Amino acid sequence: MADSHSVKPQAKTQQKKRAIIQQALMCFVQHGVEGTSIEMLCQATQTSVGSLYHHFGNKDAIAGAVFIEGMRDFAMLVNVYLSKCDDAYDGLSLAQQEVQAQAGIKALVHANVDWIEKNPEWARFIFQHRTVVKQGKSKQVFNQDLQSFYKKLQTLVQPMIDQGVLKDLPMSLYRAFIAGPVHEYARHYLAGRESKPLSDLKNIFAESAWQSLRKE
Amino acid sequence: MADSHSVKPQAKTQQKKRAIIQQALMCFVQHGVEGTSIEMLCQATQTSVGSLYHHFGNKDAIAGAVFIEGMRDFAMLVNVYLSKCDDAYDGLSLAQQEVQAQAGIKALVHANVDWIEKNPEWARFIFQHRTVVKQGKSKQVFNQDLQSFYKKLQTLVQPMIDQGVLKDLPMSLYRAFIAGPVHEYARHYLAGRESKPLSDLKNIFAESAWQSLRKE
DNA sequence: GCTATTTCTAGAATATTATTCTAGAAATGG
DNA sequence: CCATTTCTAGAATAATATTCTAGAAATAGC
Repeated sequence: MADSHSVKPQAKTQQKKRAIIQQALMCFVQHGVEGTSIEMLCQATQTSVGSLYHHFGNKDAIAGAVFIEGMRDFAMLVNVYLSKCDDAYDGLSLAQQEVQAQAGIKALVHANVDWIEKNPEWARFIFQHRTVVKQGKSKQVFNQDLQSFYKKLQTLVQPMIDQGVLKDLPMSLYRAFIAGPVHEYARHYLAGRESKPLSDLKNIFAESAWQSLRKE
Repeated sequence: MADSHSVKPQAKTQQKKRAIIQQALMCFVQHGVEGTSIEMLCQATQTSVGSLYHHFGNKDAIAGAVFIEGMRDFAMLVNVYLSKCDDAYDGLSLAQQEVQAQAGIKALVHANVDWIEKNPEWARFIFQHRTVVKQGKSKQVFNQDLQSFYKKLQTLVQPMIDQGVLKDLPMSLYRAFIAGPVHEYARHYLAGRESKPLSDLKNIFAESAWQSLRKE
């Protein structure tokens, strides 16, 4: 019987799962989740039906894993960008605080733009399949991730709100103004309906977000 | 043989198709497109497999029809809102031009908010299934609709750009700033992850869009 | 290093679901 | 009123997801 403390997810297995997720991503982006059959996945990943089901349980769970993996990767980049500009905030002059608030907001926009440019397939997948995560396990993981993101955003932004440098809005609106325009454009860009690269517009997006969120 | 000029889509049939689309929408929103089987659709719409396939061809086409129908409905509301504020533009003072530009931009934001509030299921479906339209016929219809929307937006906005009242940006960016934040928030709101109604935030979104697009 | 146990692979068997097909009913047009 | 087209119905088929059984590889305890 399964004993709780005998779990040791061997590196090789994790490796294999990663590889599967990568290949699955490509299939899903190209044919859609519904459009890629298990057989296709077996061929693309060089594994048997049995293995696939052993590791993931069912097709939706594969899609869920792809989604989560992508979101995790994105979250890492966000953290990198933020860590570059979360210097000490106390004891700054108001002008200095504003400079730093601006840097923070713009860093978030840049993180979005840069990640999408660097990971177009993943971005495409995430934009198109936000619902694959509606079920069971991956949903929980996702919601947890989301919560922790909001908390992080809150701790970054709250002192700036308290100091009157940023508008007092719920975090969900911060998210909307930071990511909304970028994502809306990116969806069309990634679908080939826009030719101007996202990165060319980075500063326009960043400036707009800043203007929407700064106190006045 | 199919003769080209003998087509007369009887009112009753159209009626039936409409009803099917409505019911299908509900199923799709509740279980996802992949999660609703043809049998489910037959039960929900009180039709046989044969009829369904006769009218639509396959499952994706049903989803496509739902999508298009929703977009059309939305487009109609946009037109209503715009027609309320497209008075004569020539021969106005700069101040008056600005007032009118502002009214136009904000009307577009309001149209988005109001339509989503009034049609939550359809909005949910459209946000979650933008890809169902990747195929054949419905894709063409969609792209045509999109083109015509951009053209309309352009003719509205171009004179205002020429007069230096609005920023000189590609239409896709206008779209991004007008709809991006609203949609980003709406997705979460419709998924039950946000409780504050969209309509409470209408003016915040409208003001932000205006600030992002006005000349200075 | 050897055996017991667990984890993983493989592919055949099964179940589920989408699609096609055939026949006949209703509607339409002349 | 007949001919033709459009529509309905549900059984037959095809495609696909999932389960199952058996054995191979890895791991752990000794």
